[in-house]
Amino acid sequence: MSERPVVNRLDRRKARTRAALLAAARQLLARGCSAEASIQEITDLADVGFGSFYNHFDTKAELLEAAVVEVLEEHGALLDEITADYDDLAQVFAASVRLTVLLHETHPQIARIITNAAPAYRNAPTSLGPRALRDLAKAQEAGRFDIDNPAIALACASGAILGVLNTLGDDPVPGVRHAADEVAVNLLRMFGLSGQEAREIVARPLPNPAQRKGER
Amino acid sequence: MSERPVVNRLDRRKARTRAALLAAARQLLARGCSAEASIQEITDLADVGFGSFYNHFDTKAELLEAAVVEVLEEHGALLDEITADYDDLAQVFAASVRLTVLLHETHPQIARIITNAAPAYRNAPTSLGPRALRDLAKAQEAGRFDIDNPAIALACASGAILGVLNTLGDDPVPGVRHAADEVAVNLLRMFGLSGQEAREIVARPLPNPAQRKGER
DNA sequence: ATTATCTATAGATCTATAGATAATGC
DNA sequence: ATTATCTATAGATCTATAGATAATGC
Repeated sequence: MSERPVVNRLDRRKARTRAALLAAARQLLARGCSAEASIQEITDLADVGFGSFYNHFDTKAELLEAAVVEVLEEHGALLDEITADYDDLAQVFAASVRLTVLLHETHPQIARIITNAAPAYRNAPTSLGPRALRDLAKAQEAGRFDIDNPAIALACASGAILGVLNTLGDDPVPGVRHAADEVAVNLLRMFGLSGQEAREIVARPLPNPAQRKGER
Repeated sequence: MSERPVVNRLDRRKARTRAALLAAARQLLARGCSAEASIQEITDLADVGFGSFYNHFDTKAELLEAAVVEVLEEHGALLDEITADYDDLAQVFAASVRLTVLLHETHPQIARIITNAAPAYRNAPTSLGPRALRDLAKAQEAGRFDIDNPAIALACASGAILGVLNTLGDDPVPGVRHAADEVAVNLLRMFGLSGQEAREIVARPLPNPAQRKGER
């Protein structure tokens, strides 16, 4: 089989339409009215002909799930990238927690999508969960965290983060930095670290999350 | 104004119809398909004439919210009742956490409603949140818990519980007792107790939650 | 006589598709 | 010639209401 040029102008046009639909889905997911919106409203928002929808997705649910998966994948990749250099597993975890809560300030749309939609798509095939589970299990094996069942630990940690993003609400609020640090300290203590050590780890500087890649 | 007999047979019939609608809404909420169901399907499930719906609720969303509020209120009242006699605030908290996770086993429908619907109705006027906030603030003031911001603490704790109920899934699983205890230990540690003390508190016996009142 | 429930239906969506149009490939 | 997009519409819902029926109050 000869290696054809896989991407031509037609493919790019198709990709643009698909991206426009996904961007519209993100807007609706962030607003929390994704379930009520009709396909007509979605294509209007995407500035795309109504029928084009069916060139890319069979149902509205399929589009919405794809958008959520995309968001979660992006965030997971970002966390992996940022924490790749840390060798303290507790610091990897603390940074991930802080960066995720900080989404409320740095990437409000993503934060709203995560709070509005992530629970409903908890069984969607995204690797954010497996990534976090892997990190927790590693910290457990290394004796860094006092964890009984990693799956329960993951559920507690992810739930706490979601809960805090929920509480922060849809509008900008002051003190998000502090809230993010507080959650991280709480979760480190939950996993057996002393308050003193937890605060020390959380006091370490973070890279600037505004430099997230692939942002438009 | 003379005190008329407020409840006659007509009122009771009306109440039965309303209760049937709310019970149907609970079923749909527990199944997680509440948003997709039509009013026709709801009234069929409730074994009630289609038009009767509008005698009680203006919109589907109104019915669903009423059902969720009812469930959360019931559970909050149960927790208050069971923990009324405890004088250790940490024990009050631990018992509340354990009983809520145990819903998965003792009251599966309520557990499913809480995991499926509670996030979406987080701004609904229910007093479960305020109750928990009150208890956390009390424990903070008494110096029993090491809490910075009670609102953040509540978000972490409630989120962790929801996360674990999510993880347990929709089917019966063994080891729910153990999971409930583990979450409680985790949250007590999160609020500054030592692992040893946390385990001791969680080892204390619970009343039988199967004796929940108002069960049909 | 009053009130709630039930049945039937008009009108308003909303989805999925067919066929026309426009853009690109070769 | 091929492929994707767009427009228009048929058919399938779904909601809200009007009017008939049944139950209860007095």
